[in-house]
Amino acid sequence: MTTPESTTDIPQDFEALKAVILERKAQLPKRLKQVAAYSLDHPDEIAFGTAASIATSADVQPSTLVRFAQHFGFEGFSSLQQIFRARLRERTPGYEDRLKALRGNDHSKLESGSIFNGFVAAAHRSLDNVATSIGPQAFERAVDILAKADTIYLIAKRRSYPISSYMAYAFGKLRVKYQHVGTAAGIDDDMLAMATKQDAAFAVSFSPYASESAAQARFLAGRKVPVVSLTDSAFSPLAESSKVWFELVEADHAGFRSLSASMAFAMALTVAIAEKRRRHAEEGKPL
Amino acid sequence: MTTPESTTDIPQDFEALKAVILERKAQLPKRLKQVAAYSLDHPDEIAFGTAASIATSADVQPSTLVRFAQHFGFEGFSSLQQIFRARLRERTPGYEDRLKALRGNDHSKLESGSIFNGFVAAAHRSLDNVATSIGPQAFERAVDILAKADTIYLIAKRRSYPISSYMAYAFGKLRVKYQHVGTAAGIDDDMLAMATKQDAAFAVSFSPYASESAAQARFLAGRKVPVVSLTDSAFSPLAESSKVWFELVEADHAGFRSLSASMAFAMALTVAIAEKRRRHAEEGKPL
DNA sequence: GAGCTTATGAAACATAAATTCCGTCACTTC
DNA sequence: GAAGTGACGGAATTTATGTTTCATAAGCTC
Repeated sequence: MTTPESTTDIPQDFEALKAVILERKAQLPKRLKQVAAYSLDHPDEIAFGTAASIATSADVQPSTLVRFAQHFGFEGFSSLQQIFRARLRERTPGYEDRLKALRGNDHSKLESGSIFNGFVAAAHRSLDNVATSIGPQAFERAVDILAKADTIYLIAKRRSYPISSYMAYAFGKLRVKYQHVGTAAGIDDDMLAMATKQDAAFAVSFSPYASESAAQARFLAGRKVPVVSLTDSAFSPLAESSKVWFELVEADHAGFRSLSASMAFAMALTVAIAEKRRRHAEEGKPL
Repeated sequence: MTTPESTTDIPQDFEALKAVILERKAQLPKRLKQVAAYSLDHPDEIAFGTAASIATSADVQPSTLVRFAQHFGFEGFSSLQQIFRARLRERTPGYEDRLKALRGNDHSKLESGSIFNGFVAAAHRSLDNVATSIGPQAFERAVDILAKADTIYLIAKRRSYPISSYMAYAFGKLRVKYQHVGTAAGIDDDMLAMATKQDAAFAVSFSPYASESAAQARFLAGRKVPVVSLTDSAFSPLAESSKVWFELVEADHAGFRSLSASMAFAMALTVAIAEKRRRHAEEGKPL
């Protein structure tokens, strides 16, 4: 049953192909659907990879790729691959200009567009700053303290809460023991009362500072629990309770401060801690 | 006679290769010079073509291409070709400059520093992509739907949860009525059961998709509650339940995907919604 | 539940491609 | 002007890649 359809409805460019795939994805058999998803999610891989390498990545057999291509009217996998390559070729010339045009035209034309552009720009600015405002030695020390800890207490409220909740998620995945303080108000104090100096805490608070966060950090510091904190001013109430603290000022748009830099920082810290633990575990060294 | 030189002076990226070629161009023998010129003038051809096809285009023998590659320290033509392919993969405006700046800072000296730089770079890349992947009209429609809603239901689990929790915080500040679904498992369904078509929902889910989020979105869609969603693939289970959906692929470092682009998007959406409401309220128009 | 259709996996096959090898040519050097 | 050195072209060789085939498994229909 090879291509009863006329040759005209074989997609000739990436956009057309994408449309056809999305249209038919529901009726596709399991493996072909898998390939369909992979091809749209990793178009670059399809463009550059070999049938074998792509098959491995997408977790199917090479023959499935050929079947997939033929299913959409192509002669074989190679001719389908041309579509993906053409996409990259055509994108190259004047790509930067296109982006400029996009910035100038598309979004700013519409009323909400400038808001969107504004936040993306603010995020960029924040990230440009963060590399200079975070000292590498301090970062190293922070990683050290937290990697040594038995349990890591995460303290954050309100605007900082998304940051600690990401860290909680990531620590969970990485099998790092933690306690997320601040989820349900009542039990926080009991939770903190169990902290010992074998543990450590990471607190985040930006102005206007949540008084509870500062109080909790102070409480832990008083019990000799080392505290690492992320804040936006040297005058932050967190600073005095912290063994290491970072000052990180986010850029803003229309008064709404970005979270990108803090988020990137949090991710880096999280992974660095896990990485350090992993390495020490491998070397059989005591922490 | 194979590469007595240390492996360090083999160019690892396109810019470095270009520099080396230009530097040595004068001393190159005739055919190699010919290849050098061709490779810099038609980098895309090198990336996609086969040695034979490139040889024909450049009017040399295939073996000359191999010699050319080996002349610059590569093992063979194929490994040289990788450089040209990588160039197309990674091409993002301003990216190279940013990365250079990052390499220059003091973080790269310390062990955890490269992790930090990596996440900052990934965040930048994500933000560079987001402007092209989010269509302004779709954004406008999403704002429209959510601005009209009485209550906005925020659906997100696990990795997406920080995003919705930021939105919850911001909506609270902006006096936009919302319900955050997913905090305590038990009451979610009761909460959603109260949604009507006067309301709307915003769902976020990235692969591997949380099945609850998809189910909740489907439930709401079934009850004629308009759903706007943010996800990372056209095959996301969220797409089918959504009136408007956005595909946003975050760059990653060491397998940990950034959240910067999603966060910027969420902020923009949040503020745009509030802004639209404010304006309509001022004008005394009915929504 | 039997029989048919369709989908899937694994390996064999054929082909295309990269690389190596070697003879020839041009240019330099003594 | 002869010998030596390095570049070049083209064919041979080897590698690896796309495609086909076939046996098996999974769905579906009657």
